[in-house]
Amino acid sequence: MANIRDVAKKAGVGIATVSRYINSKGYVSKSVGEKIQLAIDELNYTPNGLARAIFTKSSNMIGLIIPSLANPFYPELAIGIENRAKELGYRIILSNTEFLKQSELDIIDSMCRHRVDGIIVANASCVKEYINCGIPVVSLEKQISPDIIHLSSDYYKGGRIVADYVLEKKFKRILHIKGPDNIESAANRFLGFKDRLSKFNISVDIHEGMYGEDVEGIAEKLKAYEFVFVWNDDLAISVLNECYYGGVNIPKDIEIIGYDDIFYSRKTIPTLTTVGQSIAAMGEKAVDLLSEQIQNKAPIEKEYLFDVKLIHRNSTNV
Amino acid sequence: MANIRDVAKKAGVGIATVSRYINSKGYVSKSVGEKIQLAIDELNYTPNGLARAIFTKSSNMIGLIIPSLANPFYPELAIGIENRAKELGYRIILSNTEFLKQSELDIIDSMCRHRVDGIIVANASCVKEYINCGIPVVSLEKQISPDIIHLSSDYYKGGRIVADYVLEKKFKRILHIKGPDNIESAANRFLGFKDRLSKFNISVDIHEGMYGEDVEGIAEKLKAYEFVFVWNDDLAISVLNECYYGGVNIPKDIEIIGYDDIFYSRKTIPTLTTVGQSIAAMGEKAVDLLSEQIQNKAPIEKEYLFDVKLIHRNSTNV
DNA sequence: CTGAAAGCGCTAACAG
DNA sequence: CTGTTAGCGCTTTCAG
Repeated sequence: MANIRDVAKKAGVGIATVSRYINSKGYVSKSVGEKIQLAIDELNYTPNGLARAIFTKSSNMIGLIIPSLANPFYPELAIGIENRAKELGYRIILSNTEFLKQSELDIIDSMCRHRVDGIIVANASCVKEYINCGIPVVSLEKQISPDIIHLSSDYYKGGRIVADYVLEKKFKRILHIKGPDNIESAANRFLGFKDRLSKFNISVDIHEGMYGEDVEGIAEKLKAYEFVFVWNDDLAISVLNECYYGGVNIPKDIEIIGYDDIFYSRKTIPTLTTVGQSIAAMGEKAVDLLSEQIQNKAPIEKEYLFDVKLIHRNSTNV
Repeated sequence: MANIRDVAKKAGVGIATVSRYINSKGYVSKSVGEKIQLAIDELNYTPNGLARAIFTKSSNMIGLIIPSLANPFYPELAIGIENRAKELGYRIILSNTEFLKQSELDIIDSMCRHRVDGIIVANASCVKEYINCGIPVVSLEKQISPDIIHLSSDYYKGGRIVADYVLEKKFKRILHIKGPDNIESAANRFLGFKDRLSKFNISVDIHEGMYGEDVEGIAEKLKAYEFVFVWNDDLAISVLNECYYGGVNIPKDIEIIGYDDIFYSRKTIPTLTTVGQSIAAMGEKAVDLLSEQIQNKAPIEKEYLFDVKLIHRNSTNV
């Protein structure tokens, strides 16, 4: 692969001139410019961004760390992030941790080595590694430290508005299918839900340990309830399916509300009532904030809570 | 950020020794090693992978170009790719083209500049840019050139086995909801379907121009048919929903078959009969083949057709 | 306007 | 075993 020296030689000019020409920096006379372009074309030359990065100390790459690609929430987030990043001239390095801490550690290390300009992490489980890595970090869904910018949907409020709905409908037999304890965002949505209901002395049963695909038997259990709040849409969609085949009619027998407003929650049968905010918008904002940090225009505000609302669809009776 | 020279100075050793220590290459005495490690820790030193890459001519990054993240097929593909890449020590740079050729052009250019070791592209629309970029490429879903390794599911056969099912059930009023013409893989699945049915003088109506979300009105149209083959699962899932709310019962009024076997096709109501193969396995194989090329163990075989099968679920009556 | 030269952080001969 | 040295490909003063 040709380098800048080859181009310079072929064009019969100095290496610095080629550099100036490529980067449209400083003056290069028209005639010299043409000669250089010719040489570039003939040699099929592409500037080496790594060499450039090593000098400018800017790789134009953003690391994106997410726990999983299997829950569509994260691809949707990635859409917002990637699009905005592209607009700002950044490239995305994507890695998923599979919710494994060791994996996250490795990824952080690798990204630091690759000298990404900044990192966006969703549902982080590491802490000090982000604090000490020496590059700007924006955290989604979880507050890592007071110094690290953090955006998330208002989980607590999200839980609360579901509770409000429950109160309005005067449900008594209520179940919450709970997310993993170590996921802060999951815990918070439950907290908001429970706190609110407690105020009115309404108790909630909890179904634990069912986070992913395996929803077998849940239909049977649901027969005892009027309402179920599932910690995320991805799981709620599985529950919907299980109910259908388990002879539980939604929303007649039991109403169900999810959380996230992922794309498919609009396409389920029945369509899924859920707590949502614009996932993509959050991703975009994350990139903006990261970009500001990278340029040392560090925003003073470190906490960004995105408002949520209950999106009524057909898994509840309005 | 500290560099290797800082470490060497602090440890009171030579720069090469540090390099050897970091990369566990060549001999470094235990005592010297300890001193170096100490310096590394104190300085919070991370080796600069870019500088390393520029020398070794290997960035350990693989570019992944997909048309979209919105169709879950691609995230599922990315899962397989990312996991295998991680095992082999590669990092993924992900970009989606939004099906825009110009976007794809920009991405290729950017990835070349970043000196990725290789590119995996799904549903490519560029051709010569891949041929001329001078780095290994593996193409998914589309044959770019005879020289570029190409993996895809056997679309033609996929279409054929759907046709076989239609023949078996003796359907007469048949609709195909067709993908975009410029997507080869979409065209092929239809071709296999149509060719087979033609042999038995069975004709197929085609619904064109409905590729994405907007399925409004399709339920009404479907009332005239016994069977519909939808070009991919993502769209089929929308159709399912539209039928439900449009008063068309599946599979009683009309049977429906999709293509891809994405994750959610197992969770729809009814669950979706579809043509599938292991998406993740295809992604993994792509990485393996790319990796071999990167190491100049270029595989002789350039074409990899993945077998498909009809996965019977409840959107058809077995 | 243009080019020579120094240096970014790292690796790998090659002598000691 | 270890350090010196010469690059890798690029950018950027700084004289011409």
